[in-house]
Amino acid sequence: MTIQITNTMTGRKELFETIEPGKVRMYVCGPTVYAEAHIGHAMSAMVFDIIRRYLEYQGYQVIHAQNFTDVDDKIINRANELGISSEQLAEDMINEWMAQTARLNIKPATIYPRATQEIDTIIGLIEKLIESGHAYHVPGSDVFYRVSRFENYGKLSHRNLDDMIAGSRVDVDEHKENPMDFVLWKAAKEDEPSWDSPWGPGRPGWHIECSAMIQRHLGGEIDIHGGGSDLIFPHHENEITQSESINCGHNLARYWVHNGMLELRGEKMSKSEGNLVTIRELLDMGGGEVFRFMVLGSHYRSPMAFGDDTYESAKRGLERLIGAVRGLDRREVPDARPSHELADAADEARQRFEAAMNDDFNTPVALAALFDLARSINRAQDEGHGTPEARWAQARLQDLAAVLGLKLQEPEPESLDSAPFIDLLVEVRQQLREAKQFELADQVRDRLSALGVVIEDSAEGSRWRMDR
RNA sequence: GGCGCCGUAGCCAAGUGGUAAGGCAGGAGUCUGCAAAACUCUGAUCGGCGGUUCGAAUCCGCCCGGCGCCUCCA
Repeated sequence: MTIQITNTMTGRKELFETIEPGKVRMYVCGPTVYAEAHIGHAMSAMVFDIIRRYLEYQGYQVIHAQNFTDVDDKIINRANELGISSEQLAEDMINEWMAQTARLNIKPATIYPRATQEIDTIIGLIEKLIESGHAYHVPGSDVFYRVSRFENYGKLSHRNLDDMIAGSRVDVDEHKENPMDFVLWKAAKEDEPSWDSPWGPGRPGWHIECSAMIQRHLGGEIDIHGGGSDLIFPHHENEITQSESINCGHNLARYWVHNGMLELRGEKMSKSEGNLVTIRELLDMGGGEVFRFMVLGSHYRSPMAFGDDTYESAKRGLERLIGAVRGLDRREVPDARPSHELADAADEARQRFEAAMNDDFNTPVALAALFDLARSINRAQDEGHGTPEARWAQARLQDLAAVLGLKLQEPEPESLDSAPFIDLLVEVRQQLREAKQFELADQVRDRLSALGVVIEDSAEGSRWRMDR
């Protein structure tokens, strides 16, 4: 069990070794809750859900923290627009996020810290930073981090201060000693939510909350710190700077893991640009698992394109996997491994699956192993091989898919109100077929098909399913 | 201007030195009353030009094209 992970810090794949044996402490940056989340957020959460599931599959105990940034300018502005408090807006958005991620089969994080619940820790951190000369308070203004005091500033994003200053900059706060200095504590304006602090009423800057949450909930150094690649700079860079300034030589995190951006029409999906598909829209079209399949289909570090064509293609691919385990009843699965070539195929698939996942979570290759196993199962069934072997292999396929968070289940027909009526129509059609009334039988099938009900005839009779 | 990523069959997408996984679509066939599903067969020399090497999609250089970050951002 040797897992390799690409570490943004070094830019290369590294052997994964946890600080504490068998235990992984993972912190993943969650959304700023000011508006409905889009599928780019879903993708990021899903990527780390998959990583977590695989680590757990490999026997690690994973402590997974995912934060909510629940106070910032955008939340305040949006709440004002809506005429509700920023607390209320954040609460609503968080509830929605929890419900939606659940429907996306994303395992709940172990802890969900929020910026507003870390104020004491945050203030404590800032005090330390000021004491040690890493930060300064400008009276009547904000508290800033003094970037020049951290000699390795830019080590994560691989850039240096001089290059960045050379870049075009706008709106530099004139209170700053250095344009790259960033806010730790933001003084409150009128009517803004605020907390008392040694520097007057205000609220935390964006980056400090993560440093505080990690320190308080996970300890000084964590194993994995994750998030979207757009967070590398400045957010994660600044987190490192703050935390390591007072971390007594410890690194903030061992492995920095970043997922690629989701693209729509060739451009990064983002709230501010307005080119987005919301998670709600995705779920409304029944695309939760299809989307997960799409995420699995490209490497987590690469950008992923979302579009009608890629969606349809993924949907068909997913249906193929679902088809391979169709009709599986776990109660019919033999306990013992059958001695049959299908069992060999299942073993081989598992080995390839693990090798792929060990290699920086190469999900496209892991999926390929599942597809090959699906083919073996289908072939064996076509050749009429005994069900015990097939059941056993199907169960193995379903188990591996589950490691990726794929359920591979069709919607329960019984849960449909219309199920009894569809059953009746299928039964009648069967009688028509037996009476060689094919024209009528086909008509029934066509009409049902138009309603999204797919009928498949076989030697054992007809079965139907909803076309998702 | 700086940093980084990417360009592989019609589409999506793995693959970092030894002659290209997988999926979708397409074509032919098997099965079927027909259809669907499934199965079998079927396709690329890897953006371009040079270089290193016995050998490169994989390493180096240049060029072309696309994207991300450098401001809030998963």
